[in-house]
Amino acid sequence: MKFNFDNERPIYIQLVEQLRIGILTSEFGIGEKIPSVRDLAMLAKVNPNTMQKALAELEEEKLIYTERTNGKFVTKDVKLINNIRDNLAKEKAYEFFSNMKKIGMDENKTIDYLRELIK
Amino acid sequence: MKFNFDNERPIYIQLVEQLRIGILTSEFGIGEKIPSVRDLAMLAKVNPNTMQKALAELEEEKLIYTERTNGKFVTKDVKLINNIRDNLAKEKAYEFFSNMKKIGMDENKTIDYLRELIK
DNA sequence: TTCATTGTATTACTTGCATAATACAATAAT
DNA sequence: ATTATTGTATTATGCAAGTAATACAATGAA
Repeated sequence: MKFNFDNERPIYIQLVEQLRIGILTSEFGIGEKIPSVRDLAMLAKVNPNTMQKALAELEEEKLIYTERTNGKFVTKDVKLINNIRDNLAKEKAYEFFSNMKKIGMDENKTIDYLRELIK
Repeated sequence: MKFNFDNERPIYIQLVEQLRIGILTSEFGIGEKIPSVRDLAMLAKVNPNTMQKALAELEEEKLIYTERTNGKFVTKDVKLINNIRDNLAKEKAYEFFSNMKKIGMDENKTIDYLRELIK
């Protein structure tokens, strides 16, 4: 796992995003144990408290669960993972459409624009 | 001009974005005088300083210019406006592709996905 | 000349974030 | 039993960003 941060937004938010992606892309496999809070903190070069805060959010959305004194694990709920991935995709897509609409492109124009862009 | 804010990001940043859109979509016409700092602040229900900060950013990117003691005006540089609109579109598009790539969709899959989404 | 309106500058307050330093609790491993 | 490792909680501190309150400066209008 490789972490990268910008200075625009809180570190812990970016940690949540990147860890979430790690799960959605199976970098952290289903049901697998993830590294300890302290280890992840070292890896990301952040304070353990900051990492803890990020992991708490992921736990709230059920992507990970805790076995006290044993560690944290990726959920075994494949459906949940797929749902979250799908929702994320939809959210990004609608957000993108909305952005483009604001500068005068409707959905079809936007799609045409993308086609052209990758040529 | 109608302003809307979320609690995620600084107000002044959102002001910049929304004012910029207002110019790109000709809600504020080319060369036109825009309302005074205080009036805009009242309109958006923010502190004049917050509005001032937003306007300063727009001035830095040359979308507006100031006639001291007279007011602020939208640039008369049509090319600049078009450039900024084009860059904004490109930026949003690449950002979107990047987001989708992270969850496993390449450019072509992404475009197919959008086609399906608007059906 | 006086006043109202414009943009601008200064200063201060508040809050959120990140970090730090510890401490506690539970349990698996030795 | 002891130790090491796990997650969790608490408290404090520093810092930067955002916002607010106020005052200043310039100029056109009355």
